[in-house]
Formats: sequence, C-alpha cells, structure tokens
Amino acid sequence: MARQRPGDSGAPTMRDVADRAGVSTMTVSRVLKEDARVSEATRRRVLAAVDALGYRLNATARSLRLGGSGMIGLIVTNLANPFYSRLALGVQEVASQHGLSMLLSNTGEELERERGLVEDLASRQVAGMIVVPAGGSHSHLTPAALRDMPVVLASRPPSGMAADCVLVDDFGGARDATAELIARGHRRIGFLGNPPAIHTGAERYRGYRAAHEAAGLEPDDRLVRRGLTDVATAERAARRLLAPESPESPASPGSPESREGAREPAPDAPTALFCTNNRLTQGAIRAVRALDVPVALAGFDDFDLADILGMPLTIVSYDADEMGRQAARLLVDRINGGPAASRPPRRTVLPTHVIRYGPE
Amino acid sequence: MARQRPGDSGAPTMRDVADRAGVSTMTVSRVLKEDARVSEATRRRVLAAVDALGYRLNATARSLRLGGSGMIGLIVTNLANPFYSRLALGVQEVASQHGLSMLLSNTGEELERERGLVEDLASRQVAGMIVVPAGGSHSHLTPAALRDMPVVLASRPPSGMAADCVLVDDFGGARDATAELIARGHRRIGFLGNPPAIHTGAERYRGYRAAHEAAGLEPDDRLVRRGLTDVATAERAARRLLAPESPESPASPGSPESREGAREPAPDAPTALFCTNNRLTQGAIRAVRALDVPVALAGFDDFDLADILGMPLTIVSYDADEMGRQAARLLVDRINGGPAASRPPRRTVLPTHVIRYGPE
DNA sequence: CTGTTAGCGCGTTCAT
DNA sequence: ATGAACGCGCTAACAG
Repeated sequence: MARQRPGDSGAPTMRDVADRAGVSTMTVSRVLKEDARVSEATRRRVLAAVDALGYRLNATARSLRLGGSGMIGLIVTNLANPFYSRLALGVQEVASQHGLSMLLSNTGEELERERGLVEDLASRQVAGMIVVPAGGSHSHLTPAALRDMPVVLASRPPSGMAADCVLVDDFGGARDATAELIARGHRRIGFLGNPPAIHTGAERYRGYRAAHEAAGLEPDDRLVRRGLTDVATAERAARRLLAPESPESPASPGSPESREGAREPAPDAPTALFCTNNRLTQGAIRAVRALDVPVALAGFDDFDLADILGMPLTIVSYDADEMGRQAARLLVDRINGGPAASRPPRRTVLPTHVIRYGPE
Repeated sequence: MARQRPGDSGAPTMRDVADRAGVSTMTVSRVLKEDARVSEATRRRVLAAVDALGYRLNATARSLRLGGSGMIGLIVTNLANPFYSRLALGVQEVASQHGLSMLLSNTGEELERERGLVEDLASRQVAGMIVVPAGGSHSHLTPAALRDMPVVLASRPPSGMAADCVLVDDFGGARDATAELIARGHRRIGFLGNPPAIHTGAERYRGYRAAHEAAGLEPDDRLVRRGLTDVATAERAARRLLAPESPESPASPGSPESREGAREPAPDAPTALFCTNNRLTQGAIRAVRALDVPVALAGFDDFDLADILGMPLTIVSYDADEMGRQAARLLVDRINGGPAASRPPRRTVLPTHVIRYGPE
C-alpha cells in the first residue's frame, strides 16, 4: 500500500480509464475534449469508466504538454485594504469568465517579496500577471525579465518600462475634492498625504495644488504633511495641524497626547483637511472627533458608513471592482493577442466622482 | 521565427543550460537544487549559463515529475467582506512560510460554482484546500470525492463528512453580547439574523436565546427576524421592529418608507437589537440613525470606525487573520502528515471577545 | 562528483 | 473511427 513511484498519488490516469473502457488513451482524450469523431458507443463506455474510476484530468500534465497553465497571477500590496480586495474580486470575475484561475499574493509593500513572487509566477507558467507594484524598481517586470509574459500594472504606472496599466484619475479626483472645499469657502486647507514616492501620493498632491491655483490661491506649506502611511500617523499629524498649541516638541512631558476636549482651533489652523486615502481619512476623522473642532474633511476612497458619521465629508470615489475587471481585460487581450511587444501599451484611467456626505 | 512546437514559449530549458555549460541536465538540476555534491567549478559554469540565458526553472514540469504543485487552494464565499479578505491574508502568510502559493477563488455563495472550483483545484494537483463552504451539500468535499486530498473548512463546519475545520465561537460570542445587553437592563432585545440554514445563523441565534435563558428571560419571537442577507434587508427589518406603526402591509401607498424623523419608539418596540454579522449591524445602524430612536445595538464582527459612531455599540470581535493562519496550519499539518484518513479530524474554535463602544 | 536511463500524464502527429 | 509512438521539461534511481 505504500506509494510506488514518487508523485504517484494513486489517482487513476487516462491510461487506467482507457484500459477499463478497452480503448486507447487517445480515445479517452478525444471523449474528454468533446471531439466529435468518436462513436457514441465507445463514448459511453469511456464516460462510464471515467465515472467508475472517479477519473479527473491532470491539469499539470496538460499544462506541461500545452505550454500554458491556464492561470494568471495577481500581486497586490495589501489585501486587507478593501480597495485591493475589491480589485481582486474584479480580476477574478473576468479571469473565471475566460477559464483562468487566479494565483493571488500579497507583498506588504515589500519590493523583495514582490520580486520573489513575480519569479514564482513566471516559473509557474502563468499566462500573465497583474501587479500593483510596491514601488522602487520595476526591472523584474520588464519584457526582458519576463520573456514577454504579459504584465498589467494596476493602481500605479510603470516606471522605466512600457506596460499596460490601469489607473484612477488621482489628479482629477484630488483636484475636484479640493475645489469643492474651496467652493465652500475654505481657504486654509491642510493636506495629509501618503508618501510622495508613491504614484498616488504624488498625483493627489498635484491635484490638491492645482485646485488652489485654479482658484488663485497658494497652499500654505505649513499645512502640508506627506509621507503618512497609516491611521495612527495620520491622526497624529491631523492633531498637530488642528491644535498647534500641542507642542510638536514635547514641552510638557506629563501628558503627551492627552490634552483633549472641545477647544477653539488655533487662529492659523486649517479649516479643512484633504486626505489622500482611506486610512489617512480615518486618522483625520479620529483627530477631529477627539479634538471636537469644526473642520471639514475631504479624502480619497469611499468607505462604509461614511454617510452616517454625522460630519461633513467630501469623498473621492471610484469603482475598485471595475479597476480589477479592466486590468483583467487588458491582460486577457494581451494574452490572446500574440507577443506582448506587438502592440503599444494601453493605459486606462478610471474616472472618479466626488460624493458629499454629512450635514450641510 | 514561428513557434515550432506547441508549448514552446522560446524559454530556455535545462537542456539549453546544460549544453552551454557543457554538462548534463542532471548536473544543472543538482546545482539548482543546491545539491552539495557538485564541484565548485562546474557549479559556477552552470550558474553562469543560467544567468546568460536567463533560465528559469519550469515549475509545471517539476510539478508533474514530483506529483505535487506546491500550491494550495482557498475558496471563500465573498472576498469583498473584510472578514474573508483578512482570512485570505492569514492563509497566505502561513502558506508562503511553507513555500506554498495560493490559488484563490470566490463563490458568491453559489454551490455550483464552489463545486466547479473544487474540481479545478483538484485537477491542478493542489496540495490541499481551505474552503468556506457556500452551504448545502458537502459531497464534493469528501475524502472519497477528493481522493484524500486534505481539506480544511473555515467558518462553517463539515456536514455529513469528517474534516478539519476552524470556527469562531459563534454561540459564545452571541451569548456574551446578548448577556451584556441584558446586564445593562434591556429586556426587549430584537434579533436580526442571517439565514438559519447557515451555521453562523443557527449558532448565533442559539447564543442569543441562551443568554435570555440564563437570565430567566424568554425572548419575544415577534422581535426575531432571521434570513437577512445584506445591509438593505437588515435596515428594513430594523425599521419595522423599531417603528411598528410603519405598516408592514402598505396601508399608505404615498410615502412607503419615508416617514422618518425623531419619534418615540412604540411601547412594545425593542430597546436593543442584536445583529449576527457586520452587514446586518450596519443596516441596524442606518435604521437607528434614520429613526433617531434610543436603541442599543450589539452585533457580530468588528468594523472600522465603530468606536466613533457616537452610539452605544456592543461588538463581538475575533481575529480573522488568525483564523486564516490556523486553517493554513491545520492544512499544512495534514499535507505533511501522510494520508488524510490517518488521523482524526481536528476542530479549532477561535475565541471571541466583546467590545463596548460609544457613549456611556 | 557526474552522466544515463526512464518515466511523470497528457496531447499531437501520423498511420490504420 | 481509433491507435502507436513520441516528447513537453524535469528529476529519482541507479551507475561509474
């Protein structure tokens, strides 16, 4: 009862089915592929044997023979971010429509991990991959590195190479949301941004500035905080912007961050904040709630319950599922379209729209 | 320049490397596997050839030879639910620690789709799979159907078969949260539940009842709504429970659901609601906000910003990432432990804890 | 230390 | 309408 050969799982092979049905493996193969040129009688015998043995086609062997695995890879930076889980759902939807399975991995924004995962996907002969690049070099994603295996970048554009990509209108969304704040009379608008090295961080900052310029305003650099990465850092930054008398340098070591309660904002404090993503917006919300100051918030990325927080909130929204679907469509086109080098890369930009939540 | 044989992607094979290095493929294989018994000189020549050719090992061929793909499958019902995306992240974390890649698919709670996906995974020779079963029959997950391929169920227990599984303490969590409401003086506690046919729907309802019994109370069946599936249905159910004078049957066809505004709750309306999952809790929150009635809420599943909604909220929380990690560990144990039938199935139950949010 | 042999399970080509 | 032979790229088992 021990395993005979390595890799023998005991599962019946096409050979077993063929023997039982009294035909050759070729005939079994034809039946399974629904090839018409098989007599109804043998066809039935084969299917009966398949059923009796519980035979299942070995996709690995098939892939080896055919030179393609029928899988695509998806690499995201952070699946815990609802944005990326929606993206994944969109990718999966289109992929499965085309009979492709999805290998999904998470990088945690680590370039080295991304490199390893890309290697693994390539080694597994995926038909192509969709990558949300962690940032830094894209050298491991070039056609040269991947032998023209199709690659689509999502959320962030290729740098130093050509590739299909799907982006959101980061600039326009940030500009529109900021303009909305300006239209509501705000003149001192703070900026809570993710790292400028990340594409969204740069573009959304550009949008923030553009809205100011269009209104003949100059943003006050002292209200700008960039390089924020999570809820906690954003909350801290927001607190400091909104309550400058809380010393940046720890003057009173007794109660570091705890001097809360309703207070007047400082005279030069911002009257509104623009945040470049959902985590930063949440940090800002916490700060505003804790300090109880009347500040208007605007931010990128919609989120659940934004409408019932009971505070004025301007949100830049877009369709993350659709982004996944578009990325997958670009990829499938590329897969079915011959060598990747044959056509120029396409870039899709998803529209954003501004939503206004909360009390007037 | 056309492709010669089907499946010839033009990628160099081990043979090419061997030729260039003037050795046999076996030696190349040894070098790549870091087999010690290779002289440093040839080793270097081989690596040089690998580098020059941009050779990459073909994982498909390797899998065929070895009889295992180095992948595991994960099938969830709804990746858009943060709970399952965290689960996926936990699974991936442990999987990658063991050098396993993750094939992820979504069923949308459709049994037929689940069946197809399980077939596909089995066909791809995954080392094992973790499944959040959509409900209904589990016949496609039995050892017989899968030839003893390891399976771990997550979130919902096996029915009509034996299998490892990881669950949350649905009963205890619901009981504790309900008890908390009772301890705060609530006597009329409404129940908004997901379908009783789903394991969590049944267990959490049991917990709700158990808390009542433990306090010598009998829940009023008129306050119980089961079979709710999303935010919208939950909100509607909550509205009707909280404002019974809004007719269940449309008496005034003019303004169906729009008679809102602050109002007194009906005398026999519930003073608190227990909701069995995050979507239902959100529906209840919307109803409470819209009707502006003083109702305490309790619900399963923690969510972002729950703490700053400014309403009393009792949440049953648990670690979804950890659930994924545990499931993956069970699976890896099973994979490494020989035939699945050899040891009795294990069941892990994740603890829950009750969090109290909001004013008070 | 290195090479030769012999497949893993399937699909394709060519013959019958 | 059916089958025999061959090979996809890799590696375990044995030489030597």
